[in-house]
Amino acid sequence: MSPELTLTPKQKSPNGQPCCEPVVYPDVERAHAERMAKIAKALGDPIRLTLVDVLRKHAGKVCVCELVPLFDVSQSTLSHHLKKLRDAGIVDSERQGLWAYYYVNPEELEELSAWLS
Amino acid sequence: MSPELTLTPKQKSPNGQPCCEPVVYPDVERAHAERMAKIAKALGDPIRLTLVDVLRKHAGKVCVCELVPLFDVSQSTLSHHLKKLRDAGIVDSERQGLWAYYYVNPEELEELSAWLS
DNA sequence: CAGTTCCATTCACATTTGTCAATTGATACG
DNA sequence: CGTATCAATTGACAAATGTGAATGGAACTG
Repeated sequence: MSPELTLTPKQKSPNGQPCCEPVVYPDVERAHAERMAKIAKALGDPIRLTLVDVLRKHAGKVCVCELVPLFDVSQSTLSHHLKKLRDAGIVDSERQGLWAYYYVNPEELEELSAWLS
Repeated sequence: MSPELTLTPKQKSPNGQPCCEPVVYPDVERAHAERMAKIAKALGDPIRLTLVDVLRKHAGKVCVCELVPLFDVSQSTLSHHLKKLRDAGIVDSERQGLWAYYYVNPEELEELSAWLS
């Protein structure tokens, strides 16, 4: 990809100084980085992050009908946000009759938390 | 906003059961949620997350010329990613002669890490 | 000075995202 | 049955995002 831009570190500056010490190859292998990025991306919206915050603090299953009025967006928009969180594995949901109950799956958040520490 | 969709929890199901226990209002105030989401969003790309990983592991300042060859994207694309990380406050940079050196500003990551725990 | 090198920025474009109105599907009630 | 309610989905659209080629700007070299 763009082989004319070799940009291989020269280890020598124009004035003879090394540009920096060489760097090890990222030891977060690519698949792990992609999982972490997917989780972070799902948290990368104020509404979704607040949703997760509410669900975590509640420590139980919360009905969607409780979540919708907390935010200034339409029901369908909130449903999309919840779907993104589900797709990222951060939350799960259950239906009971008319209602849908959401709760946090702590494992995904812990994985990101572990990477951050 | 869309006042016909009142969706206020009825606390009563059609069969007389409450839909769920009421939920406290998100106590991550909006501004904090937006800061956290901004940081998470900046980490929500595999290249940027790996960049942060490399910079953190190196525990020093790393020249851009070392970073570019680690990824399969053009130099300008990587520069864009670094700018996003800078804008989110996750990394800072310094110029020395021709080179630019990047390093992690740990405070922002710690703030997200604290929220996650 | 002219030429190089590193990095950032601009321009362009296809893809993704956030949003809402409207609809659908499922379930409950009467 | 018909109607009402909750939540998910569809369709549409503007805005943001990820990408690369090309350019610009700064600093060094000769």
